[in-house]
Amino acid sequence: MAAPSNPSRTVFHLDMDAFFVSVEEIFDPSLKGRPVVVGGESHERGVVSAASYEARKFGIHSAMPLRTAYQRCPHATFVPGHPERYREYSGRVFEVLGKFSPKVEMASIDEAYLDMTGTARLLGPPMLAAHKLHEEVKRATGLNCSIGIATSRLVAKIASDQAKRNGILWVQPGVEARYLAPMEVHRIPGVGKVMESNLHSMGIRRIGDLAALEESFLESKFGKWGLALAGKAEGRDAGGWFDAEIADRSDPKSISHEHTFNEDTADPDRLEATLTHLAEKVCRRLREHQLYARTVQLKLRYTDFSTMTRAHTLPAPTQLDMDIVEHSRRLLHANWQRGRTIRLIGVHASGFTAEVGQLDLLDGGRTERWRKALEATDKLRDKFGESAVALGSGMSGRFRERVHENPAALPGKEPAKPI
DNA sequence: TCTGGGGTCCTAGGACCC
DNA sequence: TCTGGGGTCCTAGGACCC
Repeated sequence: MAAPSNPSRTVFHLDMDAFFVSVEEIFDPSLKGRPVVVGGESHERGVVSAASYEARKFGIHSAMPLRTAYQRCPHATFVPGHPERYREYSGRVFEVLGKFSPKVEMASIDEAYLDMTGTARLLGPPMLAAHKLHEEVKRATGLNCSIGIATSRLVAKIASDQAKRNGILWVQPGVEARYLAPMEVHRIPGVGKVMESNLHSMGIRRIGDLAALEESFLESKFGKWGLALAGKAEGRDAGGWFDAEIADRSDPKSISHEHTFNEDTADPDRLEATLTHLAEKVCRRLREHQLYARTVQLKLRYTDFSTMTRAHTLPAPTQLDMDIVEHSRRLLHANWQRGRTIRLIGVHASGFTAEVGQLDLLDGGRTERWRKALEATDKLRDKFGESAVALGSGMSGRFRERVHENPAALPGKEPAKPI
């Protein structure tokens, strides 16, 4: 059963307008009013992370290959992403939101949910509170946003999208289903290309068509998802994450890093060096979160884009570079078809616990000593940059030379990629 | 259109145990 | 000796989101 809708709940969904582009404009005002593409150089492998509204007029949109974007608008300005800048501005937005509600959840770097239930006495009715919030975000960051107001996350999110750009839209309690009915099914978050074409093939095109169907019918067709879908069609938060209270976010469930080479490679040294670097980044983030992982997963994408993953679960959880590096390498050697060229390699850690494994308590402090050493390394890297410290744990001689001559050979030293 | 990187959630099958 | 069923863990892959 989908959660019943709660007419007394007030949810805001705040979505920054063209976030990455707008932040770039703060740092370089000459970008304003021009077609701007964030994501990398026009000839690079990669996709568009964000496009300015002027660029969108040429048919450029996010997730489009950069080379295609270039073909559509050769005079656009292509800028690499600056994740640190986006994180900083995202943090500023978060601070503002905290003044409006104790229950704030950043759903991604540029959007947030606020539970505004019960704030009327302090901030006034929803529309007024939203105006204050909108102004305060603009004042504190210089950035525009759009706000959707509704009784559920789902409807608030759809409303903020419709409020674009720089607008506010309130869907009043009781009219949710009528508001959604004429919209196409793909507007429901979670309905992508595959689900959409499934629904189309059944003659379901609009959310209203969906709402008219029996829950049990949708369940029989799509299982758990179908059940959730039935609730969503009526504007209720149903299924998985949507059901959770706002600001009830837990620790990450997985941490991964991957890298696509500018040119495909079958060079074992290159692959190993990159893999090592990625594994070290994963471990570093494990330590930041104070998490220990049990499962290590390798990801390879070959030139023909076929992709495989291979996982291994350790007897005890770890956050040590040496462990993750060693096991990801083993996976590489056991599964890579030597000679076959690779375009992407990645490392993924999951199966987290917050404590050291039992086995580690028996190793006479080895783990603890390593943990401290690695934490110190993390701090040095924070201060002096990624290449300041090399533990030498992984790189084979030949590649190491190249790294020192040409830092760009390491993924971390390439132009910063947006999130 | 020659297709990034970082996540979440779901499914399905096999191993293994009782 | 032709063979049940449930629970849990692990693995691989895929849809989807920003």
